[in-house]
Amino acid sequence: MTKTEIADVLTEIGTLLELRAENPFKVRAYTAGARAIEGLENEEFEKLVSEGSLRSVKGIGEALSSKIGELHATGRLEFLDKLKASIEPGLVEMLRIPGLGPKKIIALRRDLAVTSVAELEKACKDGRVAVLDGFGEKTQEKILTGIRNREAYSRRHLWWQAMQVAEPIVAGLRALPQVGQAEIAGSLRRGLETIGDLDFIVAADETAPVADWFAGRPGVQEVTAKGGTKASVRFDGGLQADLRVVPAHQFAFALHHFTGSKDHNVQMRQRALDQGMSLSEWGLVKSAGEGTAREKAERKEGMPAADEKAIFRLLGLAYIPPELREGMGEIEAAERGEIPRLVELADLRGVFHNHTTASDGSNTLREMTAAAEALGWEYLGIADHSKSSRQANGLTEERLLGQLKEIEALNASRKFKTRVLAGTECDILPDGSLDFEDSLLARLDYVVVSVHSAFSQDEDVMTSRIIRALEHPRTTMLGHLSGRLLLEREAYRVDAGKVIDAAIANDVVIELNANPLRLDMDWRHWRRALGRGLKCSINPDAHNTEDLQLVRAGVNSARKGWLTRDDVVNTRPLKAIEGWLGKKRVRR
DNA sequence: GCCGTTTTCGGCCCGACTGTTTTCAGTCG
Repeated sequence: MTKTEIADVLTEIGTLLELRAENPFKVRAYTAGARAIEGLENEEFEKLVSEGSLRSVKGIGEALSSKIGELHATGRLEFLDKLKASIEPGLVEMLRIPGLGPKKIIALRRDLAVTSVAELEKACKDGRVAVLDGFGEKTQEKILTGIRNREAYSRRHLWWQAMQVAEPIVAGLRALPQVGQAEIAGSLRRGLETIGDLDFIVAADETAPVADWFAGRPGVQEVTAKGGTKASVRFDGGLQADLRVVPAHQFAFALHHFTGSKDHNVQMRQRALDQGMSLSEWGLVKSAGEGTAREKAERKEGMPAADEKAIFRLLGLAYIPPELREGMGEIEAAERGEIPRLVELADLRGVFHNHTTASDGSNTLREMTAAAEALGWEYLGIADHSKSSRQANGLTEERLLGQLKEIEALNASRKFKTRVLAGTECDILPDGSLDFEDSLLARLDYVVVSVHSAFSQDEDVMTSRIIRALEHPRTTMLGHLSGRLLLEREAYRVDAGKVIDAAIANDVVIELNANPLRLDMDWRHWRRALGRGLKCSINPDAHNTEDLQLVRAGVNSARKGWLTRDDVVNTRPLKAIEGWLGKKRVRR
């Protein structure tokens, strides 16, 4: 079994133990163990397993180490099989219903012999749930609603779409007279590719008017909580949003806390403890003295922090941008003053990989160029599909040559300040060869190679297929490495590590496809490839003029991958790009 | 189940909110 599969098993064990009312700390040990090995590099993990030294990993002890060993060697675990057999799968499913946790599920099982969601629904309709100890009419009603909307409630949402909902809300909050500051927090602020819900943190002296405004937003289907400091709503479509109101002096602490991630916060709190302090959403206080950290913060005995920068400074750390707060080494880097200056949207000077009406785009070459000029870009790369992508109206050799002439004429006309670069998104055929002849590819400024067919090949076949394409002398960059469509389609099976090695060896750029559905190659791989010379191109894969703006999502993911301006080729000015592409062609 | 420069046993984050409760348990983040 692979590292990821084993981590999933450990998480599953944690869930099952919860449903057996086991010691909650034991449960946590399994989920913590899962996270601990997820954080390891594949190679590192394999090495530790083969050496039998997994216990050197913090959070992995005797029991987990032996279970991981068994899973790794045999792909099975007797302990898990027995555990699974002792718990009805329906109980696990019930955990996804809001308001139901392990305790309530155990009570339903014990008192009503309910073992599936269908049985639970019937019990609710019969009124048998409401009369149980600790349950009531409202709980029964909430369970029924939860069952009905189970799918919508548990669905994740694309970062881009969530941002469309969140931005007008945060702007509206800032405009309220009671509100001092307002920010988006949570995974949305960290720029995760998909998010579960929205979080807003507001500094205000009064909660009620802010909460009322929040609950009255268009599209709010239900107000699930409304108290003295917070409110929660659910929008049509199932997206949930939480609002937290704090006094101004706590704003930075609350914002940091609710931005997370959980792993980052755990490490930050530990660091505070090591320095004789206690960090929480309320503030940063000296550990000694009377009362809890919160009480001390309320008495304003804490250290003041006007913004997040100040919090990091008080702990001896450089500022860590939200995108890096994943508990993946950012605190150590901040301690050494090695947080890089991450790439920014304004750094982009142009983009590669865009489509026009020649293949499956909906705007013409001129329209696309005008849009790129309006964005202030120095160059726009056109990379329409190649002939094998029939579904996308891929260009034949003749049509590609025609487009090349059109591009040359457009550039010669000097109608636009933006220079158009002539490329292709050339299919990587199932055997790893390219869809066009070398002589044709040689006439283009650059070549993007992508997989658009035979997705179901074995991992080995797919990996060597892509590597063969990277070894082609005309290849400039690799498009959407994994082929995933977030929340829609799984990636095809490919060994990203080997592909990255081949890209570095062959001096080929890997694309960060900025389409919010793709964000491919994944930021986690960028992070791991860091410092090995791999270059990135943030490409909108635009199919119309508006799509050019998707680069914002790409920059976001690039930042999560710790990429700097130097790591991203399309931050270079046109002259440098022309030099780079020209040199590539001559050398080959 | 994990951990330890006071500890090999006794901790492990904890507060808001809801709904069911006459003082609190469960869920959630």
